[in-house]
Amino acid sequence: MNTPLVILGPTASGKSDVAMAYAARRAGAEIIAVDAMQVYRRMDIGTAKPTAADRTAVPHHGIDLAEPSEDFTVTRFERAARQSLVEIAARRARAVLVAGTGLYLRTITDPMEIPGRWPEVRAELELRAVGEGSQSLHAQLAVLDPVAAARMEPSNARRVVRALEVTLGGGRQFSSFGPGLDQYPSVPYVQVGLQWSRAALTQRIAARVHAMMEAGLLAEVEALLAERAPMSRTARQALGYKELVDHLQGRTSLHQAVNTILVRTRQFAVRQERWFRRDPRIRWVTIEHDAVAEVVPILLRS
RNA sequence: GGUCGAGUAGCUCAGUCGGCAGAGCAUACGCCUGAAAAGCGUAGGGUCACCGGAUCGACGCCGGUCUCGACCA
Repeated sequence: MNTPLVILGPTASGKSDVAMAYAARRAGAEIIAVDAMQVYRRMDIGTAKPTAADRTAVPHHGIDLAEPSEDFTVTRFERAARQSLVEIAARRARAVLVAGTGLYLRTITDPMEIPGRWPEVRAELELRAVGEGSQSLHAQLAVLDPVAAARMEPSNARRVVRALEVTLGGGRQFSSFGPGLDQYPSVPYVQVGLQWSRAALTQRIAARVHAMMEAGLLAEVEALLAERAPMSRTARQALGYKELVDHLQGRTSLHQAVNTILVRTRQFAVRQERWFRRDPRIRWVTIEHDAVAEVVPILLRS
């Protein structure tokens, strides 16, 4: 049976290794990376992108979809991934989603209707957010769409602006686009989560960051800075990149930059765990010391 | 050895005239619908280096001890 398989977990949990090992034992498996940063070309080391050898051995999707100068979006990812799923199904192969970005995964597993964009409306709202504060915008949202307003903190300018953008721009309440993310209907995906102890994960992150530095992450960032087109707002927020950009532009020492990468990557990993762990559909595997050995047998039985 | 400065949350540091011990970061927990490796919220955390004294009351004042730093010998 070809029910898509989802392997998920925090950064440095060994998802990709598990996926590759599984694909080696199961003919016709194709990998879809569900990762908001591996979509950028030439951002390879810092995003822990699968190697050329891995990509030759097993077909990969969801990677190198955009230039680092482009602003990428969830919707763009969703379209590309759905297309890949259709193609993989047509080949009667099995899709293996390797997921680190929770929101991106939900748009695939749980068909969601993502509202459109109204850039002019948004630009105006962002100005107002700076001028009068997000509380004032939240008050307006509370009148136009009380349900949406109740779902978010008045202090969260990002979400308040977006909800108003949709409601004002599209003439339809933001909250009408779905019940929110805390609904977990049964879906045709087998989802397996990789779980390490905090201490073990912290160690793995440190080892990985240092390995990236040795593999030439600094040079990769330097090359990106030297490109004609500057990195987009979304690409620039990639962990490991923004900190090294700060260093290369003289704002921090290298040591300081690497320390910041370690702290932020740890925080990111925890945020990923927190996102995934509330989804009751995920089967968690607690890993003692070898992700491949401990998880692949379970996948082969699924 | 002498002089001066410092010692307050895991870290960096505020703390006015003596009146319930503070911030940022970190940590834990929660939220998340076209930026999501982004953004937002809540919470825990203290023998104010140590010992003694004066005071109704000390992180603060007085005496001593210890540790660190700078300078002088």
